[in-house]
Amino acid sequence: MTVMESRQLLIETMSELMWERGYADTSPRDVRERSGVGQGSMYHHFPTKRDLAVAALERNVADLLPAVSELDGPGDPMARIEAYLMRPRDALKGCKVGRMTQDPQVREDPVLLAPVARAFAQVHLGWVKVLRAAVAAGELRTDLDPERLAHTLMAVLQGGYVLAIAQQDPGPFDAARTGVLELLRAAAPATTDDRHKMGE
Amino acid sequence: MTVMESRQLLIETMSELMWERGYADTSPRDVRERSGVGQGSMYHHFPTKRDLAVAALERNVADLLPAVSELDGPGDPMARIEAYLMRPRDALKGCKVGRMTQDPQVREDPVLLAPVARAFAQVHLGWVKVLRAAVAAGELRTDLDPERLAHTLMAVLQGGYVLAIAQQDPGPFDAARTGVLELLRAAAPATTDDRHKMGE
DNA sequence: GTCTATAACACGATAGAC
DNA sequence: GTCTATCGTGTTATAGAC
Repeated sequence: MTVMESRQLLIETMSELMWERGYADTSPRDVRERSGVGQGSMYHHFPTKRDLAVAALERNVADLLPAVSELDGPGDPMARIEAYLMRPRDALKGCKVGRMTQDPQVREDPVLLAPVARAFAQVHLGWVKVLRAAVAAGELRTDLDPERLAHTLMAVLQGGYVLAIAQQDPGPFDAARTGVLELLRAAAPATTDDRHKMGE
Repeated sequence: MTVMESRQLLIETMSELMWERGYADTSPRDVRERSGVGQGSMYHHFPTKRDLAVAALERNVADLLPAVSELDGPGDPMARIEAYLMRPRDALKGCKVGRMTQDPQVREDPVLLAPVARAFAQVHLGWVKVLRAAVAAGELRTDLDPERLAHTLMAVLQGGYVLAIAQQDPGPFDAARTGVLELLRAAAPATTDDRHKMGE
């Protein structure tokens, strides 16, 4: 049963290792040992470590996107925002895509960095849509800029991982995202009772 | 003139390299070549790469703290918040302390991670103080939790670096911090004119 | 404290048989 | 496609003279 061919097995293994240890610190040897695929096979499918990394990275990016599309789904915008923000995440493992930005060998290689940039652009777009919807639904003040806020919310998650890893405790990650959610709620427009006197 | 002894020169060089390239990806050879210090001297002062890294890390942490003490300084709390948040930073270089959390060899070594954890705890404390002061000064709603918000604000900066590096553009970093500042301002308590009818 | 020489091992890949 | 063997280089030191 070669349902799981070497090629796919290599990509999956490299994806895991890149999440756990990054690119630079993952050796072809590590991939061979965890996957059980031999040297010859490995270099047959992927001539260089970098080629394998590109495939693995593409896969990690793809893993992220289904959740993002939920941001732009049906239902109350503020509820979607909360659902995405509070979605269960392993704070101590970090983001499999965001992690790549800290690896000098990725950061300095446009080919490796490109999928990361594209992924983040897509996530940003998802955030912008739901934040615009929230403004339109009267759940967020109209003087808040959705484009900017989208970056803020992405940064809270990405930075939350950094705090959690530093303390080896998921607490700061949860505090950071809960905090920004409170802030969003506190930044709701004045209620109808308040607005009537403004003529709105 | 041995004003700058080998030992100090090594620490300074290692500090720079750890900011630029992290720990794992910086070799003793790199340090020797940039500093001009010879092999013998290097291993005389620091028996292992890890020993040098500890000294360099301690130094990088120390570099960060003066700015933090400004958070807890004199003046209007909201002004201090803005000043710290908006302080000039090289978004594409990232945080010399936060960066370490993404290096597997640091993350898995309690001795190397400890200075990072301590630094973040101190920064958090600085944020908590100024946020409490802002609440006390009536600049922030009393139902916002300063402990949580402190994590949120730290995360915005740490995550902002990730976004900026991903896009190779400081824009997202600035958007993220400007966005959270807008959010803080939008989360000010109702004005006196609004409050009178609520009986507060 | 600093020098040069050397060592043991891992990394990233290549060669050529099957 | 997969196997084993090999290669050149870099890493992280250690040894021992000065």
